[in-house]
Amino acid sequence: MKSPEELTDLFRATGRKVTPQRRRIFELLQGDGTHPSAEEIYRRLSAEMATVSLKTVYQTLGELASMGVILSVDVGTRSMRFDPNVETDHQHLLCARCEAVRDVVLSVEVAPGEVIDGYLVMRTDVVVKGLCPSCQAELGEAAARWTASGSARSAAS
Amino acid sequence: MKSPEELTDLFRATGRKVTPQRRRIFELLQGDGTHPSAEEIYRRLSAEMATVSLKTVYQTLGELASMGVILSVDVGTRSMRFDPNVETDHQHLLCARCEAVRDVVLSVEVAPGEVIDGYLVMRTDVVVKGLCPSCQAELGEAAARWTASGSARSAAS
DNA sequence: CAGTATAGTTACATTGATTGTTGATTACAC
DNA sequence: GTGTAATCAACAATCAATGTAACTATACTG
Ligand SMILES: [Mn+2]
Ligand SMILES: [Mn+2]
Ligand SMILES: [Zn+2]
Ligand SMILES: [Zn+2]
Repeated sequence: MKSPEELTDLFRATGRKVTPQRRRIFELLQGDGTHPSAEEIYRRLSAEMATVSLKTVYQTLGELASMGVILSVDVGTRSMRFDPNVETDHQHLLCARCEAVRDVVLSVEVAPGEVIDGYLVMRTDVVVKGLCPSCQAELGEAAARWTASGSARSAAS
Repeated sequence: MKSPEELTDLFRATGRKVTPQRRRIFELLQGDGTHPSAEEIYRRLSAEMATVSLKTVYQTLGELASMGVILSVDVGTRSMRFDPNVETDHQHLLCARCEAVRDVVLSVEVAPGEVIDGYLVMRTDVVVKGLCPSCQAELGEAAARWTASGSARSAAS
């Protein structure tokens, strides 16, 4: 992701103002690999700025996403997750238990521009659903059972 | 998917009743490769049975899904899509314009049971987003531009 | 065939993430 | 400094999906 300084310039250059809350959001996103939700950003931000509104967070994240500075990622949890990693083409690991999301680089066999089964491909998104290390540890014995039968019923994303 | 007859037996064997609306839902799903939403099933069904309620459709689809007879698939459109194809392990093509969903068989490089990056894998879902043949035809010239810039901004599923 | 448990219907209400609205207040940027 | 944006607060609205409740209808069993 661009640095907070670059973003400041970019925002001003495009007629947007850089407020303290926006600057803090830039900083919070910097190098964050946890794919936070809007609510999570809000939670972290309101720890420091008691008066921020959730609305402002949504607005700023939406703006960043529409500028291509961050990605909004849908991994099938009900809420969108935001991803500052726009440099590296990657896919996602999702923990089925705690909903932690982590980057993973996988070679995808379908590239944009290709035609497959008549479809002109734009992008391919892969979500690998499993149990993160800490959830495996917490479940111990039961982890294997979880992955086998567990809540692995629904398909896709 | 199991045949309507098999489903009838299965329902009765598990203490469920087989009503005309349920039987029709079984039949509508049979061999349907379009991955209809609950609303779509409801639309089709109410064309024949004026009094069906959406509630009943949701209920029956939910029951079928929890019995493993069909899959409920989340491809990132806001609504769940239902899939009678539980026999073949497969992935999905999604049209970014009309939201048509089609099966596609892709070899996935991450198998359940494997551990990748510390995650114990349960399942891998791939959604290939692109333009379906008819949308390409309708867009003509503009199709290529659509896939390039178009609404390809958000990631995953 | 009749009794009973199950399902369907209708009409709401609710959930949860997100977006929209309004109006008043604050403060960034030139 | 001035004007334009952004923020805030307090709501309302969305949309898919689920829940509730009361009543009716009917599928299955014996
Ligand atoms: Mn990522
Ligand atoms: Mn399918
Ligand atoms: Zn976890
Ligand atoms: Zn299409």
